[in-house]
Amino acid sequence: MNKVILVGRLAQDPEVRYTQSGKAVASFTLAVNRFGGGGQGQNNADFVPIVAWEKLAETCGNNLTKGQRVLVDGRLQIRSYEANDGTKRRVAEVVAQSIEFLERKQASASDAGNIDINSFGKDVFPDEEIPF
Amino acid sequence: MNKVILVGRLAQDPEVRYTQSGKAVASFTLAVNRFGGGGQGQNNADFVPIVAWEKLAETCGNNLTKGQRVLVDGRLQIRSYEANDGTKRRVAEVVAQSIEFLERKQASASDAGNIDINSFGKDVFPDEEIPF
Amino acid sequence: MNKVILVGRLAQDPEVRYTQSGKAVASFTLAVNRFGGGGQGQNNADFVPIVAWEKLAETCGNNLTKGQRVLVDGRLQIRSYEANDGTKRRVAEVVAQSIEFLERKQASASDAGNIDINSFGKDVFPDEEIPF
Amino acid sequence: MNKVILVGRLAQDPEVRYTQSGKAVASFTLAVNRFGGGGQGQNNADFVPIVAWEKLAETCGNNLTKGQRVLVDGRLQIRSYEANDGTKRRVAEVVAQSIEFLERKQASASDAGNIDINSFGKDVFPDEEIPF
DNA sequence: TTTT
DNA sequence: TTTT
Repeated sequence: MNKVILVGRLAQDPEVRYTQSGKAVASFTLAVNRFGGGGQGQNNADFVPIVAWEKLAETCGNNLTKGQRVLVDGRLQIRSYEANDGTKRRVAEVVAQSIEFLERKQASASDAGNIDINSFGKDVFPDEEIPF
Repeated sequence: MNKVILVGRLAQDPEVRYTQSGKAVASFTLAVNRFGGGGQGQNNADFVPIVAWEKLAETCGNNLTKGQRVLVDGRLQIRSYEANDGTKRRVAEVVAQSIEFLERKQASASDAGNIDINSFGKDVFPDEEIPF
Repeated sequence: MNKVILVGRLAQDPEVRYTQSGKAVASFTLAVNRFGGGGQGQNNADFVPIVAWEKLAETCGNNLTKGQRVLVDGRLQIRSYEANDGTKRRVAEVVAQSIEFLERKQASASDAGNIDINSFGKDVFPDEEIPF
Repeated sequence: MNKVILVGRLAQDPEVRYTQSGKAVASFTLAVNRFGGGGQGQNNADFVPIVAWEKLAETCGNNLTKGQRVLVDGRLQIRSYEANDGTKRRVAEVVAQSIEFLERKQASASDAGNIDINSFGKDVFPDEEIPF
């Protein structure tokens, strides 16, 4: 059991890249507000790195933009990598299994909030090289 | 919504420290097996940093040891800190809200696997300085 | 571990009642769409009974209306009761621990989708008689 | 989003049946302890109906027995049916998507608690007639 | 580096 | 009994 469920807003537009074998990978940072913590000061959100693969990656690239609110269902992955200075570092990211769009950016006034699109990703397992 | 649910084994005994204001903080790494990913090679688990506060921290210190299997229910937190070389780094950790002990270490043969203790922690919010 | 997380729309306005000891209880049905199942025919949603207690109940009564989309975080409870014909029946319901409002009904055009209110309930445990 | 995560013990051996089209369906009741509620009296667990389909159903039939502890990850489904007296009733059940075996029944003393098998089911969608 |  |  390794399950993560987050509701937040995209802190930036998703970036979509491709592995050497041609798989799509989308990545973006999700701003997840903390309630009760930090007041409305500056540091009141967790900025969580999200990764999506293949069909889900493409859906992200085509449908998500900065500021949009989504629900991400995935698993927490800790990846190791070697930094430029030769030291070993670890980075945590959430590998999305499905993403529910809780609103659409630029929707016409008449249908605002009426959308309920779900996107499901195949569960791609870790240590696939992410091309960035 | 910021929810994380993990089942894994303690990769080490918990360390319990105290903040300047006297709050207990327990920390340990949880080894969460990946199924289907990485084969049975070396890299088949995510090593996730876990933090627990106050009463829950003390329960961890008193009842958990390396190798024990637990279920952690908490939230994902991204903390920033300044590294020794002056660069800013980010670390992810799961702040436990409750921990369910799925087995007891050193249980007598007769009751192995029959325990079901739950520990609930108050939800302590972030950016409290962790003393380590 | 008994955790339920649902995103759906209120199928009706919440009803708020009070126990003999004066505790508020809100109840409503949540329509949770099924994706991939049942097509867009009639039977494409699960209608899940939700119960909230005390302060959370009052927040529901004051802020939620039919059609509104919410995220409910709670636990699944099975209650037994005696039907009119004397037979024993079981009813399942989700006891809400927190509810996140994913949209506001009747919001002005300018701020639609910008709300992010969380409501947390004390975890009231079962077999409290629900007054209905 | 329709997610349920439960840890409990099988209240009975699973029953495996087959639909007319030949799909396997396993069903059993899971006893999920309530902590803090009901004291250690009689009514201190929720008895939750669980359903699993196809390959996962067979794994349940072959590997699970009464009393065994498992973690069930699934979704909550409300089904309508007509009772013998002609009235319409609703029943809630959790459709398992994966089941983690937290212990093995009859394990030898030496490996008790060391098992960590995961079983994943295809997500079969509702209103398939369950043959019972 | 960051969302609202 | 039901939401969009």
